[in-house]
Amino acid sequence: MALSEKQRELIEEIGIYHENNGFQPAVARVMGLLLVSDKPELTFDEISETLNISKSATSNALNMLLNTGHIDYTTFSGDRKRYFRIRSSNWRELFNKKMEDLSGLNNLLKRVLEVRKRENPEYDVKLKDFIGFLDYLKQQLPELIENWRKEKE
Amino acid sequence: MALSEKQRELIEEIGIYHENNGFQPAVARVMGLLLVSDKPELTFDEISETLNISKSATSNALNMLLNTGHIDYTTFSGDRKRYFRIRSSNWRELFNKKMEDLSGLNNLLKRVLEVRKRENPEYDVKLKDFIGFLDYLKQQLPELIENWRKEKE
DNA sequence: TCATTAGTTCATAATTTGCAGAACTAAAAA
DNA sequence: TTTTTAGTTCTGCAAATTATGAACTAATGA
Repeated sequence: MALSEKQRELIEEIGIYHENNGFQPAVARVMGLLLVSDKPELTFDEISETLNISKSATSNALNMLLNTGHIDYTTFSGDRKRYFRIRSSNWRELFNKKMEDLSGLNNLLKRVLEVRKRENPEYDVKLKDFIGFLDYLKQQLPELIENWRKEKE
Repeated sequence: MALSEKQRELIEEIGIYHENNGFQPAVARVMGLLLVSDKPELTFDEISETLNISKSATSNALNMLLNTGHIDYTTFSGDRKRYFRIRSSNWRELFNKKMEDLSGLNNLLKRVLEVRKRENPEYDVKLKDFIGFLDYLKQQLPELIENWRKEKE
């Protein structure tokens, strides 16, 4: 698996991005490699060797990514290897997860208003405001996506 | 600092949320406490004692949160203590950071298209689509916020 | 002037994490 | 049947993270 210097750099940057999103380093690099490599599908050994990570780390990373639906694989008859690739539907899901995270935050904030009793309700105003905004965003998002679809054509 | 069982639970949940967003555990609990406590402003010792974290951990957490603009404090004349509180403007900033994160992802994905050369361009279609969507979202967001403001009135 | 308060800093201890390496397994190939 | 392939699982280590406790500081108060 030959990679240009630019490709290697970008794999690291994508790796750091995914690390910041809770992936462990090796897992994050695998995501980067599958995204950046010229070939869209790579074998276990190609991944392990290109990234210089052990077989066990490679195995763990791939199984983790398979379980979380970030990657899948194809096979070819007469070839025992699996060919791993990014799941293309993954993008929409990745975005959805970000939105769900915001939605989870919003639920926590709503509970904050329930459990605390501030004598001065002024402190609640900004928080209620933000909660309202997140609700509005969630409600508007389908329409926004619909508009984008239309505009594309 | 008396806290109900519900308040304690919620502090933990908010703590975990913030841990997942890269905060360290004690820091995340301080955020939770300041958000959930009945009193909007708490002293160093109240925080330390309520959360059962050492003075040094409390000091580190508060300075970290001060430096990153998540909290600030007031003082009262003739009282040496500082009274720490969540910065209310923090909400909008928190949301902005999420959006910037998406924008950073988008920049990485644009670079992916530049550095890899896939013989079969079919693989690029979905990716280009997602990039387009993120661009659209970023562009539409100000308008969305504006509409929300109007609708509130 | 001495004691107290409100924190800070430092050395260190306790986890936690992330990965490597080796031994293993199950299926296919020779 | 033996060997090879394509991984998996287990043990253990190294590094990073996180928190503690004790010693310190700088300002206020008695």
